Amino acid sequence: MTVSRTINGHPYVAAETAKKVHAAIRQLGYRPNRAARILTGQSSKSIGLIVPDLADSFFSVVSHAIQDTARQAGYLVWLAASNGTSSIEEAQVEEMASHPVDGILLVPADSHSKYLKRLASGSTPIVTIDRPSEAVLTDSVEVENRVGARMAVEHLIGHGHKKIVCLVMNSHLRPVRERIAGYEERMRQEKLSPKKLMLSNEATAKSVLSALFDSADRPDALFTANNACTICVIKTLRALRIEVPRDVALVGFDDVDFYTLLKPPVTTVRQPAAELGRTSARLLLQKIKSEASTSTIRTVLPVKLVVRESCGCKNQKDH
Amino acid sequence: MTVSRTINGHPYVAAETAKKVHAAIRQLGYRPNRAARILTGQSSKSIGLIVPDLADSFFSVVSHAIQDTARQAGYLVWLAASNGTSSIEEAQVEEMASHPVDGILLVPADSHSKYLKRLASGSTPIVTIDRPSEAVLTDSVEVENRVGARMAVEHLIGHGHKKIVCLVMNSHLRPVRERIAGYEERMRQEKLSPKKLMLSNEATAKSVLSALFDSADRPDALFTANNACTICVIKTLRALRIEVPRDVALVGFDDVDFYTLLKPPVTTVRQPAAELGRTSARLLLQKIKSEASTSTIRTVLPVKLVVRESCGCKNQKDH
DNA sequence: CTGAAAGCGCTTACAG
DNA sequence: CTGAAAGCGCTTACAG
Repeated sequence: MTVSRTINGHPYVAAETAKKVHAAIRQLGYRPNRAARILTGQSSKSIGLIVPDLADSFFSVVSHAIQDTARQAGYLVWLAASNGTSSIEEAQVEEMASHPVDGILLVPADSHSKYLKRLASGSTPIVTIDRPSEAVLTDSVEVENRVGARMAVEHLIGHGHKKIVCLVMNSHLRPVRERIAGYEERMRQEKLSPKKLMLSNEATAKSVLSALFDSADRPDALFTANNACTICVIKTLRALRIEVPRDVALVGFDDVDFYTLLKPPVTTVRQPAAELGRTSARLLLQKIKSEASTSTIRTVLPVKLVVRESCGCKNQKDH
Repeated sequence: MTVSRTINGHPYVAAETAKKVHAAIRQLGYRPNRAARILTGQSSKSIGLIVPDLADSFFSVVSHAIQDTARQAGYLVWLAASNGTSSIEEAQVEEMASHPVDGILLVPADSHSKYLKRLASGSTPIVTIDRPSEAVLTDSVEVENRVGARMAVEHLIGHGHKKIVCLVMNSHLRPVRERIAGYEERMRQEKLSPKKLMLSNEATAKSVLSALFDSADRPDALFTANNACTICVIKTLRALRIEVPRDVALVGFDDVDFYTLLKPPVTTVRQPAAELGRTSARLLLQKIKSEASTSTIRTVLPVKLVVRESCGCKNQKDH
C-alpha cells in the first residue's frame, strides 16, 4: 500500500521510503496492472473509436487526430473498423464497452441503427462523428455539408454555368444527403432545375455519364458529392475523352492531398478532417470528466471552398 | 458462479437454469467485465499496434488489415501513432503493456531504440513491421526492399538508361537504406556508377534537382526510393518544366492508388501493404497462442514492379 | 507516516 | 448439476 501511495504521488510518504520504492520498481521492472486499477473503480483512461474504413484517407486523418488528442490527455484508444457493416460495428462497441472504456467515438455505418438507442441510454458517454444518428439524439460533431454544397454550386454559377448536375455515390449516408440537399437548395434559389445522378461503380459511371453527355442537354458543370465519386468521375471523363474544364467544369466535395497533382488540379470543398477528430475527442473527454450529463452538444464545423482549376479558374494558388 | 459457467459455455449447467440466466442477462443488460477476467489470469484478447503516422496511406492500409485480422480472431486492438518519435513510442508501448495486452505490433520510429531490447526480453510477444530492429532480434515482417530497388533499376536499364540517379528522403530508415543498397548493387553489377541525392523537403528538392539538371551529366532516369520522395520529385520536376518521361524517366518505390491518375501514370515498386498487415497480425497471434517461445521468425514479403508510363513504357495496363 | 482489512467482478479448484 | 471459498492486483477508508 505504501507502494501504491508512492506511485500515485500521495502525500505522507517518507522521502527515504519513496526512494526505496522507486529503486525496487526500477530493479524489478514493475508495472502497475491497469486491469486491477479499473476493477477498484478507477477510470480506465481509455476510449473506443470505430470508423467504417481505416484505410480511407479521410477517416485515417480523423483517427490520427483523435488518437493524438487522446494521448495528450493520457488516454489510450481502441480502434476498430466496421467495414461499413452495422453488425460488426455493434459487436465491436460491445467488446469495447465491456472492457470497459470511459467513452466511445463512433462514425456510424448506418445512422438508423437501433442499437445506438440502447447504447446512448447507457452510462458510457458516446459522441458520433461525421454522421449524426437519426435514431437517437447523441452528442455529435459534423461539418457544414449543406453549406459546402451551396458554396460549390455558387462558384459554378459564378462561372456562368446553368446546367449543373450533381453526381453521387453512397447516397444513403447522411452527409451525402445533406450535400444533395444543399445543391438542390442553391439550384432552386437560382431558378435552375437540379438533376441528380447516382453512380455505384466505375461501370455504371461510364454508362451514366456517356448517356448524360450524349443527351440533348449536356451539362456545363458537375458537382461530385464525395471523394470516391470525384475520382470515379475523373477516370470516367478521361475514358470518354471529355476534358475538364474545357468540356465540362467540375467541383468536388472533400479535399485530398493529391488533388493538387492532377491535371487540372481539382477545385473542391475542404472538410477540416483533423479538426473534426480533435474536436470530437475533446468533446468526448469533456463528457467523461463532467459526470453530470450536461445537455447534448452538436457541433458543426465550417468547410471551405478550395479553388483550383477544374472549375475553370486559372492558376489559382492552393490555400 | 453458475452465471460464469453459463456464459462461458461450461458443461453441467441445467438447461432450465441456463435459460433463466440468459433471461436475466438480457433484462439487466449485463456485460461481463473484462478487467476482472484479465485479473484472474485470462488472456485479455487484445493486442497493441504502434505506427509512426496513422494518416499516412501506407500505414493506414497496414493498420486496417491488422485490425481486421485481429477482429476475426476475437481480438481488440489498441492503436497509437508515435509521430516518428521514440519517446512517444516507448511511452505508448508501456501504457499498452501495463493494461496488459497479449502482444504488441510495432513499426519502430527508430530501429536502434535501446528500450526495444528490454521490451523484447520481457514476456509480451512482440513483432516488428516494415522496419526490423537493429538493436535486438525480434520476430519481424518486412518486404523485399533490396530486390524491389534492383527491379526498378533493372527496368530503367532495360529502357537503355545509364545515368540513373537515386533520390531519397528519410534515408535513416532501414527500408530506405535497403533500397539504396539494392540500387547501388544493381548499378555496380552493370558497371554503372551509382549516384545518390538526399532531399529533405520541397525547397531542397528544387535546388538539388535544378543543380542536377543544369550540370554536365544530366541523368536520363530517376529512382525515387519512397512515396514522399516520389511526390516531391514530381512536383519539383513540374515546377522546373522537366517532362517525364520525355526529359527524364522515373520509377518510384511504394505504390499509391492515385498514381494511376497522374500524367504520366507512375511506374513503381508495389509493396503488399495489406498483406504485410495480415501476415504480421497472424504471426503475433500465433506467438501469443504458443506460449512456448519458438524460434524467432523473420518474414520477408515479395514486391512487384507495376509498369505504367513514367518509366517510358506506353499504354501499359495496371496489373 | 505506514500497515491490516475489505472489496472491485470475475474464475478456478473444491465441496456437496 | 450448483454453491462457498479463495485469489487475481490494485485502491480506499480505517487504524495505529
